[in-house]
Amino acid sequence: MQERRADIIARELEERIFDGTLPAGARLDEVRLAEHFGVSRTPLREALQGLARSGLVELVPRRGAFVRKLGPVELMEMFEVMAELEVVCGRLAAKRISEAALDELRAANARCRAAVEAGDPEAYYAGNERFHGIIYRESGNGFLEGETRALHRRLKPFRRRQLRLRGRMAQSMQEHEAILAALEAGDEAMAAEALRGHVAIQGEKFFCLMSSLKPAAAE
Amino acid sequence: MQERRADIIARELEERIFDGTLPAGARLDEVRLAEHFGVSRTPLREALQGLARSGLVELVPRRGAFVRKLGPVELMEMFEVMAELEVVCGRLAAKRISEAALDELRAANARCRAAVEAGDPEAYYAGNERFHGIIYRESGNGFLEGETRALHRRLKPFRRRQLRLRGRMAQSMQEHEAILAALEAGDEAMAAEALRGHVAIQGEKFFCLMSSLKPAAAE
DNA sequence: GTCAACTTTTTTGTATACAAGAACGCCGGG
DNA sequence: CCCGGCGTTCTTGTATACAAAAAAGTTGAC
Repeated sequence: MQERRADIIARELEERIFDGTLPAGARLDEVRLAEHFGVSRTPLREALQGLARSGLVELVPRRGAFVRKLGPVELMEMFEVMAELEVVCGRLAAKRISEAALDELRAANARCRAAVEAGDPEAYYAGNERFHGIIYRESGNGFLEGETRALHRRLKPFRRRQLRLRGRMAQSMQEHEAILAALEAGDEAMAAEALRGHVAIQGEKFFCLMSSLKPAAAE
Repeated sequence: MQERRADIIARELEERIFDGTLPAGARLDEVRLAEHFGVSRTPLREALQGLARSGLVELVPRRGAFVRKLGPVELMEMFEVMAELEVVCGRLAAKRISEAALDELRAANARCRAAVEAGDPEAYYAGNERFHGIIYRESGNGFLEGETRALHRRLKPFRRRQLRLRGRMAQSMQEHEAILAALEAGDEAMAAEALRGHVAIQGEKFFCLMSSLKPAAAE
């Protein structure tokens, strides 16, 4: 076998946590999961250890593993960091981006525009993700790219639903145009500011959404 | 037992990787390590999985675990990200820092100054770490603080030796003064720039050092 | 009827056992 | 003398077994 079962299991669990199949706070029963994956508890526990290290799962001694649930404060903090990472990627990319990558960005933006016109949030989301991914890559810093992608991925379940907010897609689209313009001009400061606004607003929107839905989600 | 053995082992191994007892590229023999820690291979492997997740160890299927060795490119990338994280912490701290924390910073700086005068790099390093740690904390963002601390810790072995470079301590001290002044003034931009220079220079110095010592450390 | 202490049961944490693949050495051929 | 094929040995990956701790259920007293 090329890959460890533990790795496969880890990715599978990660996916299920991200997509909500395993909801926050859910207890991860070792024997049941092991049975589900058709392995013994050993590789499953190894996977759990890994997930715990990367903060997705909480391991309470003698009590078991739980999907880590993020409180509002921690979530807001993560959105803030996300915005800053995007800013850094954008600033570096403004200096380092290639002409070919600019073309890719234009193409991604074109898809986004089509999605806006079609009123298709799913398609917009996909295009948006592509757009940002290109910027991460063009930061020219692989480590930064990896960290940014990781956090992006982690925040995914909390970001997705916002696109349904009225007018958000169109506004986001305009912001993309501004970001693209800044990158084309190689203007670091402008790219930074455009990105900060574009991403920071997600955190804010998220909190509007959350506080309107759950009066007191404090833990 | 309150804590998992795997956790204890993970921390212990982490420590040994950071302080160089386990050099980069070293193979981590499971049975030997298990014997050394007085446990079986099971908890040891769990610890290894965790370390692999956080990027300290590389797990090659069917070949074993190795202390991940960072190439020059990756290292430079990490220094770049470190600088940016410090900048973000500083910028946020400029807005959010408390008077008490400013006092702490002044105290840390006083210790640094004493260390400069005494020509004691170890003491300076300790003071410097304290100084930066306070800024991380005063960013008011616990997640950011954690991530920044983690990277700081990870780069520790590569940062330490530079203080011996002629004049570096004195220069660093001056930079600290500038950073403190910016934070006292609540000047975000100034704090950001002062910190960026202060930290970015470490990456540069590191590369001067490295390229002068090892002509071709490429892998 | 409620609460508390005890017992049973489940579940975690660790050790050990076993199977499969990789490193190593050995032997024969060129 | 060097090199390639083969078997041995060592190491990893996984399963299973067992011990200890927590959870759940039960019984008895008040």
